Amino acid sequence: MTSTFQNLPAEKQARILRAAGEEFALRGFENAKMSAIARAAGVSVGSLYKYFDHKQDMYLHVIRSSIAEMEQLLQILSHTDVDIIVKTERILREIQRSSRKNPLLMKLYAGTAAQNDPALAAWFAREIETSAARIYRQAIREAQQIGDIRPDIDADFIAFVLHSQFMMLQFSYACDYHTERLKIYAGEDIARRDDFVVEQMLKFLKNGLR
Amino acid sequence: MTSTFQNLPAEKQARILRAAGEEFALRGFENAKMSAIARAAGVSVGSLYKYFDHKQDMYLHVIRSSIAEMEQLLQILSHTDVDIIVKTERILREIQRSSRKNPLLMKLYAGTAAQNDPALAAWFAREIETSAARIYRQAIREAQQIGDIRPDIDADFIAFVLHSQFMMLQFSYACDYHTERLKIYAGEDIARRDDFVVEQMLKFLKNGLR
Amino acid sequence: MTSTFQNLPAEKQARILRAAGEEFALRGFENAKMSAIARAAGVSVGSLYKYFDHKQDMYLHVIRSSIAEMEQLLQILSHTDVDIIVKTERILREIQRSSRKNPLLMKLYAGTAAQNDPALAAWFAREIETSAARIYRQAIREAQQIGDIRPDIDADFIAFVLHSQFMMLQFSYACDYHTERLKIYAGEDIARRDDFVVEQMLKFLKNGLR
Amino acid sequence: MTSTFQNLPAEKQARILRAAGEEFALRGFENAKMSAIARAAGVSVGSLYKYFDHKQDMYLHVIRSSIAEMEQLLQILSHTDVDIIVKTERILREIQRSSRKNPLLMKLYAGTAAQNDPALAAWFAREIETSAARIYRQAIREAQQIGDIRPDIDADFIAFVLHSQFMMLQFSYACDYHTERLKIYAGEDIARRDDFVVEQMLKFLKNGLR
DNA sequence: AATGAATGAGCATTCATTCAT
DNA sequence: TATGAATGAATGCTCATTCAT
Repeated sequence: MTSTFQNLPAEKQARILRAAGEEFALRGFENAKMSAIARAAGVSVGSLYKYFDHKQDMYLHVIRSSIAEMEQLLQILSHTDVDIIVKTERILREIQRSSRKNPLLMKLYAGTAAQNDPALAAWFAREIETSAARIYRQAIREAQQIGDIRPDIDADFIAFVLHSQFMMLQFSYACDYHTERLKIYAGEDIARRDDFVVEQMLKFLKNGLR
Repeated sequence: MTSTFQNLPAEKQARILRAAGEEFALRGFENAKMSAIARAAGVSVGSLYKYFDHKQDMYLHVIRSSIAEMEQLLQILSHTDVDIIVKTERILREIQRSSRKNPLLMKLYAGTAAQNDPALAAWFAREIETSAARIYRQAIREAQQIGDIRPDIDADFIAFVLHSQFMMLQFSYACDYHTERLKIYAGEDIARRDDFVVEQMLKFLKNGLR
Repeated sequence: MTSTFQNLPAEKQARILRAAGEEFALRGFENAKMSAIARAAGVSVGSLYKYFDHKQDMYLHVIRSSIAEMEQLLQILSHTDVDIIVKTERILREIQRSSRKNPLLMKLYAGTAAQNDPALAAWFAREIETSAARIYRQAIREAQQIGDIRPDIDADFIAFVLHSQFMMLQFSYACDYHTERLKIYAGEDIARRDDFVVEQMLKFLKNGLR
Repeated sequence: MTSTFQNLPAEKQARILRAAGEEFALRGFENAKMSAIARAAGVSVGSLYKYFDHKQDMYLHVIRSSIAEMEQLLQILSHTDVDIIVKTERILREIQRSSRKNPLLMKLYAGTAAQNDPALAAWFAREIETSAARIYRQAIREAQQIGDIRPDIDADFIAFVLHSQFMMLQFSYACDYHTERLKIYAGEDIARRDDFVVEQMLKFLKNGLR
């Protein structure tokens, strides 16, 4: 990203990143076309290259700018004095709401996680996961301290497990393959049984954690 | 896939599918080059097009031929008279072994699940998940009947949860992004702490299920 | 063409030349596929290359074998003691009949005449036109001698004019572009007004010749 | 054709259409190479695809842009107060002049008329012939009204006959096959006997029409 | 002689990136 | 700074021709 981009009016920056995010989410990195992004953003291709060094650079910044949005979920975990199970339920319900409201974000995340270039993948992972991991860990440790989670499991690892489960659920509500997969496991009408999903998930996680 | 391909000596068929699988796994569908596959398989591009209608047709059959291999894991679940927890442990250890031995398979799976075309993604999901879903469900129902898993959770949904968890673990051992992610959550040396991973995972799942 | 082909049973030779003729007529030389010809003829591609040196060699022989058929029309001109106008009418009616019965022959002819390679085009022209030219000339000379055609026009050139006119009519009944062209000039229903065409053509030619 | 092409300086548009026209005329549609056209026109392949959707689209517009040039001949027919025979002579002489000056145009026309795709051929015919047909018809009707052409022949059909004859003559001066064919009928030196051709043609047509 | 699998040069088309205006 | 036309390398796919069986 260049300083030229940073000097742009915030609205224009947002417009460009949104257009790029949609294109990348919908078509995947390889199939995304710079010209399509330019058109959708209402700027010229030439300008895009004034703002970003190349396609990948743009992708990087789309991801970076999406991270805040992806981390919205974490706010729920940050609240103190709330039972971990209650937090879990809130997260589950928020996943159902937000994955449907903005599936593109999850598609973008899924596409990024499927990235094949090792160095790049590592960069993405650090960029995206570090903060989330810290918050998950923190929340679990606190829950352990007040006895809501049994002390004999490793907070760090269980944070990984918990986040994995949430991630898969998010994908299941937003990404084509995973949506179909969920239907195969839990029935064609699973998308209309949100309470059931929350209830079952909670039952499982509650015991797993306690 | 054409009959010409089916009439090929098994060794040659395998050679071609392996070369294609590697290329697709390593570079992803878009970046995979037919010419590279041909070279790696020791055949001409023209031949590849005698065997498969087009690149995507080839991908389809690489996936199809990989499914059997992916489902190897399921054999563990099929054994009767084995405690579900024991099965789970065996699966965890097998995941660690096989994901490292053949990470390409998991990369292929991850890439396929990140597929962006809705219709194609659905086709893939049905092709890949249907059989696995059935076996997971069956194993859990049996465990419920003999009291190894509590009866008040939905077998179908819990099959989804269990498989999701295993899937994420497989990705964590085989795919760049997920490997990094696991390290962020559980420490740089997590790859050398297989027993720890199994133990923690078991603790969590055991309680979750019982 | 090889001796192998000549030693084939006449039926097989005919079958191959017919299949090739159809393919060449329907798709044109460039778009004709050797494999399609092989399939249609019920032989293998390998065999085709045992019979002919290459695609063009095959085309050459398809044309050569079609010439006899194309020259069927000339028999009408060869009859002695028949008025040139009567001959003309017979030819016109035969054009209408044969162009519809076997439009492929005319398509082949049209495609050949559109040939762009100078040397090849010259070869084709000599091969196809020489005999016809002789017969046209001869018929016109005879008609001039008995006073059916006025003596002050050049027999050779008028033969060219006459044949040109017939050729265009043949194309008009058999080839897509020329069919449409005729309709544009003479109305959509011209194909159902054969007597009109003959009558008008005769009026014009009669005066032109006498 | 795209608006990008239309916005090009006229000189550049002409340069590209000329390069394309030459390539298509000389090699035929199938054998024409986009890269050769680009090179000849002094632009990149990429640009050609910015100007035209695909090869065939380019061909279409080459034809379309050639039509005006092809119709130059028709101006002769449009003059009023000129005897139809005089017009005919002028046309014959103009055919001799222009077919030699720009044989590519006629090659292009011949190649187009040999088109094998029915729908496309019909499109071409309408595009190319409609205007010419109208003018031929009009000229003949006028000549009939003032008694230069006898009234008992159908103006529309005779327009077709007349145009056919002119077309064949044009081909004979410009296209390999037809040039050879003319020589076979009228002698090797026919190309040097322009007056003879005009004279003979006129004799024939004069009587045919009157 | 017959087969049809194998070959690979060849070409249309795309799209990230550049650059003149 | 903004534009969008220009570039050309890159790649999927075809098909005439060859050749081992």
